[in-house]
This record gives sequence, C-alpha cells and structure tokens, in this order.
Amino acid sequence: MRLFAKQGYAAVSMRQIAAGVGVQAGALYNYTPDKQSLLFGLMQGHMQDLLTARAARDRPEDPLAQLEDFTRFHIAFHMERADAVFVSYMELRNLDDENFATIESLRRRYEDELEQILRQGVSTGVFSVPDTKIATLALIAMLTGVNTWYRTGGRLSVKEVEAIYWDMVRKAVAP
Amino acid sequence: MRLFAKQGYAAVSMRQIAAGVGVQAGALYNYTPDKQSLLFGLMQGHMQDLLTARAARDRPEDPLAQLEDFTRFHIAFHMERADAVFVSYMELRNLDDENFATIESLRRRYEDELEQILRQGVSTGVFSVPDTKIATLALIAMLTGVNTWYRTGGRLSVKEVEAIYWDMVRKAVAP
DNA sequence: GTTTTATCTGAACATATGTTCAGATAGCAT
DNA sequence: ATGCTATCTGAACATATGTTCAGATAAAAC
Repeated sequence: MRLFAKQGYAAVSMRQIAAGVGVQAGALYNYTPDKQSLLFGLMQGHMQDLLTARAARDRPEDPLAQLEDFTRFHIAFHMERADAVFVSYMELRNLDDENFATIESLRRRYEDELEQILRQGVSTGVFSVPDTKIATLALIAMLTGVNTWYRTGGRLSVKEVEAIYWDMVRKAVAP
Repeated sequence: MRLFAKQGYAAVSMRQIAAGVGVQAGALYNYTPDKQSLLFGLMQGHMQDLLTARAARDRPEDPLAQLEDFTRFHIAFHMERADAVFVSYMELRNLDDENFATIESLRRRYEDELEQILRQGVSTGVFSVPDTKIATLALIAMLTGVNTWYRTGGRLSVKEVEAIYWDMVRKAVAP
C-alpha cells in the first residue's frame, strides 16, 4: 500500500511488492490471481473499512450534530490512513470496468449518507445549500483535501484540524 | 495530455504518444530529451497558463469581491481544462526532485494569492477563518473538486456551477 | 518416519519499455 | 541540379515487465 501510494500502481512492479514483504515475485501468485486484483483488494478493503467504521458510530439526533459528527469522523479517518486514501482516489483509472463499478458504488454509499444529512437539515431549515448533491461533493472534496497538506507530527493535532474544518463546514451550509 | 489524464504517466508509452500525434516513437526525441521532460513541460505549461490567466484579470477593490472573482475564475479555468488539471494533480510523484520543486513553487504562488485575499479580509473584519493557510487549502480543494463530477454538457452551465460554489465559499469564510 | 499439504524459490516465457541512431525523405536556398 | 537543414522512419539496444511452473523446503498429519 505504501508502495502504491508513493509510486503509483503502474510504476510498482510485482518484484518490488514481493521484496516489500520479503518474498520472491512468484510467491505472490499464491495470494492473488494477478496484479489488478491486488489493487482492487486494497481499495475494496479500504472502502469497506470506511463504511464499517462509519456505521459503528451512533448517529446523533439533529442534522447539525450529525454533520459535525460526519465532518470529524471523515477527517480523523482520512488523516490516519493517508496511503490508502491516496491510492483509492488516484488509482481508480487502473481498475477494469467491473472493479471500478464496485468501488464507485461503495463510495456513493458513503456520499449518500452525507447528502441525506444535508437534505434533512435543509428540509428543517437548519441548513441552506444551493444543491445538496453538489454540496455533498464539495464538502467531501474539502475535507479530503486535508490529506494534501497534513503530516503527522505537524503543528496541529487531529482534534484541532477537525475543529478548523468543522467551523468552515458549519458556516458553508448555514442558512 | 489526454492520454496522460486517462491512463497515467507511467502507463502511457512513448509509442502511444507518438501514435497519438501520427509519428514513430523515435521522432519524439526531436522535441523532448526524455519522457519525464515531456510530462514536466505539460505541467509547467499548465501552471503558467493558470498564473498568466489569473494575472490578466483586474482585481476588484474589496476582499469580498476579490474572493468572488477568485472563486469564479478558479472554477471556470479548471472546468475547461479537466485533463491538464487532472495530470497536474496526479502526476506530481512522477517528477524528479528538481522538477517537482519547480511545479510546487508555481502552485504555491497561486495559493498565496488566495491566502492574501483571506488575510486582508480577516484583518478588515469582512472574513473570519480559523487559519488562513488551512482555509486557503480547504477552499482550493473544494473548488478543484468540481473536476471530479462535472462533465461538459451536463445539466449545469459553468455560470451556474460558479454561483453554487460561490455561495458556499462566501458563507464558509463569513464572520 | 513417511506422506500430505502448503508455501516459496529461481529460472524461464513472451512481450513491452525508453532510448539511440544510421539512413531515408522532403522542403528550401543557392 | 546541388547542397543544406530539419524531420521522420525503422530497426536495434538493453532492460524491465507480469505471469507461469517444475521442483525445493518445511511444517502438519497420520
């Protein structure tokens, strides 16, 4: 995973991967039918971890608290899995059509939860956004953007980053 | 550029590029010393186009109008150059250290303009953000995210997308 | 102690890669 | 017509790739 993140799927050879786990290239084929399945497995595992971790949290009542929970969850989860996030966003084009569709549907399931929170908040007047679908994608893009600059051991803790982004998210969807 | 965007730098061969412009692979070496320089040239050209186009606009007076101008400019520019944007964000890791530093400094120059707008607005009280540097990166990530979903010929025009994002940007940095 | 099972090695395979270069081709000036 | 310049071809190069597979290794089962 670290290798894929640093060099990209296409640029990493099976021999490098094998060396990374201390084995010869041929031995990998006891665990994966081919290289593409390896990538797909990593990405699918990541997306399922995401959905599982998300489902494990108990949802607050009102939309505002739900949005805050989602925001903080998304940031914390993504910050501590930089490599997996990077690969899952960058290597989609290296999946064949079927695998791509699978990953996309997992991603959409995650996005749909945020959109539902926004819709509910809009219907009760606690939020106001021009378009819930686009707002969903905009917020996720903004939150995931934390991975482009955050480095563990920097000047800000996870909680502080959460607070900073939550302030902007809250206001962005405010009436 | 279209090839790099669709398949990724490492997955595109010089023979494919050559076929794309209707020559043999060897002929490419009359124009580029190697493959890496080709990628670097594309990315550098894109970043310079971005800075040039940005500099060509005359800046409004107050920070709020400047932020709106920046937002609309960023969206419009990025929407109509999806391939170049994609490559410039995805293929950074394929640049060697020197080329990477060059592209990064161009990108930072662009980001710095947004940060200055935010700082000025914060100092005059028209904006309020928890951290101007992070707000800069968050807003750019959010705006650039439009490339993940927008397809030309969709249900929304460029102007409509601009308006939707501007609404969220404006509120996100509001006091 | 022998057989079975699972795993790994190391070499081989066909193919693809980035790059080089001698020579073909063609447009232009003289 | 001749020479000059720029460009392109097509083959060759060394090397790297994903994948396969016969046989080595060793632990588990009997």
